[in-house]
Amino acid sequence: MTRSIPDKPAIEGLEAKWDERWESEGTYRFDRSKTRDEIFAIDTPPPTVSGSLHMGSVFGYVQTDTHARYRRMSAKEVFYPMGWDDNGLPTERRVQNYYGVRCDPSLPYDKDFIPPDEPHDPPISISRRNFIELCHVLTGEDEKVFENVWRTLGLSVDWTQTYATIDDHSQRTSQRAFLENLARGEAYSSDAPVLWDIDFQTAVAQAELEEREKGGAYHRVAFHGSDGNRIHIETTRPELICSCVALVAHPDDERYQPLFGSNATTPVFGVEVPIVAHELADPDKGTGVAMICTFGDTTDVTWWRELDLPTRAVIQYDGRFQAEPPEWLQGEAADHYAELAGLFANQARRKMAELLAQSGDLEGEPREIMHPVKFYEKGDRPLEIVTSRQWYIRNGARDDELRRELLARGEELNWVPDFMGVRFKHWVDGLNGDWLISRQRFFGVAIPLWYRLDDDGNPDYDNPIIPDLDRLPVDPSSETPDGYDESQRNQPGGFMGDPDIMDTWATSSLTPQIAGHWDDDPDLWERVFPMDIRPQGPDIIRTWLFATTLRSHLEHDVLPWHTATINGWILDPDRKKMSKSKGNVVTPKEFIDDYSAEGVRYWAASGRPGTDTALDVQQFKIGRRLAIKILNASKFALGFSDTDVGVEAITEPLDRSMLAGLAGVVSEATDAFEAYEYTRALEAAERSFWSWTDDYVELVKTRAYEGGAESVSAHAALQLALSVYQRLFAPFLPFVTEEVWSWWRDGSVHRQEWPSLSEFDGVTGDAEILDIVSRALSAVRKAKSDAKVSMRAEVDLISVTAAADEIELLRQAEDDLLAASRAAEIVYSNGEFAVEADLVEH
RNA sequence: GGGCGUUUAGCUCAGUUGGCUAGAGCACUGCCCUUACAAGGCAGGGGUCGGCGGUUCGAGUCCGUCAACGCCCACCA
Repeated sequence: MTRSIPDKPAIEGLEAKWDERWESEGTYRFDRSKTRDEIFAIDTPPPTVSGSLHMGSVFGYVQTDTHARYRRMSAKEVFYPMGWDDNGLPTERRVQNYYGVRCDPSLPYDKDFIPPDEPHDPPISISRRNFIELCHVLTGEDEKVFENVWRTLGLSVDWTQTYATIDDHSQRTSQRAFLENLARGEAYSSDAPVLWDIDFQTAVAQAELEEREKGGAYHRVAFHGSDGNRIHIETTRPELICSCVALVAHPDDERYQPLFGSNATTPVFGVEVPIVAHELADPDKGTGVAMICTFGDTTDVTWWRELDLPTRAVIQYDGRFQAEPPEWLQGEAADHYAELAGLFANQARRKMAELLAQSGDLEGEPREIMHPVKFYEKGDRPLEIVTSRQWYIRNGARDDELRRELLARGEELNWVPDFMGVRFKHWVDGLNGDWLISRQRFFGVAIPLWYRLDDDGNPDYDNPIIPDLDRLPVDPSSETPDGYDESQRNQPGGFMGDPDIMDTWATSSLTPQIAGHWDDDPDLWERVFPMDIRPQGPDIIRTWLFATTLRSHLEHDVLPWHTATINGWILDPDRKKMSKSKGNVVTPKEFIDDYSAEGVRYWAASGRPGTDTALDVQQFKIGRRLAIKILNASKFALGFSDTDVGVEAITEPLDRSMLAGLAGVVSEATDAFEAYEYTRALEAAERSFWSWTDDYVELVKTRAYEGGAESVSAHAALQLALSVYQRLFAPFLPFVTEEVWSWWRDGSVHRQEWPSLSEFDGVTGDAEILDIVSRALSAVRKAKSDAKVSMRAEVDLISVTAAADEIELLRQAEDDLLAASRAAEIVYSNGEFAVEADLVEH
């Protein structure tokens, strides 16, 4: 083809130019006529679209993109979809703040509702349907912004394969998978104590917990034994004394053995509670006796369940102590309780300390401590434990065989890097309850069930009404089950819809099924599942990776992917993990604007899997400089002849030597990519490329200008090398490589074949020639540098001392060395390698 | 309290199965407008490989131990 090379190549504008071209030409469009063994399927993480992308996401996605591009060039059809995780609490919270609204499910739908331009203060109450509509509006806008960033960054995603975790297809997939779990007995509902966020007023799962160090205080409190003795406990939660159902000590604790079987009365309230024994009581903690409350912590739940204790709960879903005194508190006890009624736990704690002091049951002053307290990871106040009906999926926590199967899946999975596998093992080993998937929220996938109401209006939870699969997705709170009339909703003898939604992980754990269309396109499904890789961050091994493995194991009895690649953290320059709460997050957009997409990609690609990487703008600059170098070197190498020269013209020893070295680089880069070590592939290409431009290109420059067969050999060698370098860099620097490829080749570089050794057949020589000539050239340069003269300064004589075989190598490229050195003559002598240059005097 | 990872030049990082004077880029110093590239090129200085102790002819590389940093897990009395 005719070459068209700009006079002043620049990287500015390349992102927009090529993104548009790739889109219009369908460069990354998935060809579904390929079969499973020809396809490389990637289970991309759907980023949460509530707020802005940060560099941590860019880091991981670029690394994945280098894989995708390498595989696409290695004769694989790449299935590379992109999802948006838009359902769930982050979106709800963003909508509340963005518009100044709150959801009140009791309100009717207002079809004329128009959201305020500015956040409304105080928040406007709107119906659930209006609220959900706003969620859709806002996530739609966020998704456009996100797609734009990904495109600017050059992700080779097939943008026709996008999904959102709240769209109908995802909802249908999620509901169907849930119903399959239900049919097999893997999903069940239970009315039991759960960890509860009092602000969001929803249950949360074990995987969403985090512990934070909080200040607290040990209160030394006296209970009263049956013979009048005082039994001391230490507690950080004295406000729960009104919920106390027992005292507990270790069965081997001789101090308390005489008390087992007897009763004590609680201070202030005078409620009689048994003194019981259990191994979980730690003789070394506090006084060795603990009070069991319903419920202060998860240990309480264990004791309550295993010791078959009564329930005396006073904390409501909103976190406040219930208004009316509970039935087990009468008379004076009820009066004391009235002082706690309506308070939050922390307020009640102070009040209770006063009451204990008044009754003489508080020994000494509370002793302040720091201790870990469980929080919902997105929450602001400590979790409480309340009893409520929730849906669960079995995860092996209470089923040893399932746990063993899941551990075996973890062993079976190819972890990159391999040490990440232990995190999965630890998580599965440590599971202490089934997976709680129901949430008392609004914007999410509904639990697709109704319940029959008996004549008293009580729901029959054990025999839910299940929709036909072809009705999915279904919203039981607005749709009517078959055989019923809407007027029977919430009426005795009628039905009620399950009011809850599923947690976002219950849907995103199905990304392979969603992206691969398990539900509605079995032909596609067979071509892409199980997928090849799952790239993701280390923080969501316990959530996304585990849950996806679980769902796939239960539904398909197979691992969802062959390999999981786990990226590292982004650290700020002080080696602190970057996070929003620390306020050190910078958005990717400004980095791309300042340093180009290639610069940002270069930095991301230089972070190895599982290795924490500092955010360093110097790396962006280096990547940008490399991209510019590729432009200029390509311009030079293509400037000699307007047509391709066949490789049979490559006859000069130096040219063949260069190609021998380059063949080695191709091997190294290919091996590295096959082992998911994209960074090593980049480094190999980069190291080779810079020495190519600095040494080889300088050495052949004169010959290339001169004409003749030797000149044509250089042209052909430059072209072959350039073609190889452009493809080696294509996975990392997609815009600039596409640009330079377009100067002299048809089609996209990203659809070319990855360089192979067969391209070097018959054109390689002795790689050591270029090495030794480069060393000699470098020595001449040093002589000029020491003399503080221009590299163009002329040399009378180069005197080389070297071993006989080295001299033999040098002679084969003697003319090139003389030309690049601007030297008139060269003489050799045997000995230790040394080069002297006699400069022409001026 | 367990576990995983990291610790190599001022900075960011490579160092494959232990083997010649430990590497790269940036930063720093000096020189050079050289017709691909001055948002460049050439050359140079700079490190007791976290500490201690082992194995070995030989250790950045293996073993033990300690420390710092990061992360994950753990029943908040």
